[in-house]
Amino acid sequence: MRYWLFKSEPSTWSWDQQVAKGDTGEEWDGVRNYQARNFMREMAVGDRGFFYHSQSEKAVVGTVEVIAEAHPDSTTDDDRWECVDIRALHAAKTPVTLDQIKADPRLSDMVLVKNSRLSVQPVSKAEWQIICDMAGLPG
DNA sequence: GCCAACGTTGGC
DNA sequence: GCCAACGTTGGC
Repeated sequence: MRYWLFKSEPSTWSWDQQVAKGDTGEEWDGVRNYQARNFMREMAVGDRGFFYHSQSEKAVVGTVEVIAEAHPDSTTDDDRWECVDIRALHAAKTPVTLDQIKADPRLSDMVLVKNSRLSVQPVSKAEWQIICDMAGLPG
């Protein structure tokens, strides 16, 4: 199983909206970046990811599970763009902020720190465990 | 609201 | 195929 991070502006698509979709989940659509798309193509059903709020909140707020592999993005006719489907798993007891992540030397290599603009990114297993511990999330 | 960083586009 | 211009993102 691999680990990822999905970034969204809460004003566009929030954790609460994702939770409201329940086990049906929702497309992670709207990605128009090749790197992010390529990571989605690597995803397998059952992979886990963090749900991160950018902009005002800047924090990991929960975990999600990939429930469908990459398929064409229904929000565009451009066949270059694909997306996976994800469903909410667990809400963080304590959201882990970008400040906390930056303050932890064990997390200094995270893509979130190094390339803040990438909206879909891989997370190492070690990083996953550290942030789950900080958030009060089941690993 | 600003600006730096970065990705994409299009002209050559 | 290069590179300048432009648009977008996201942290501050």
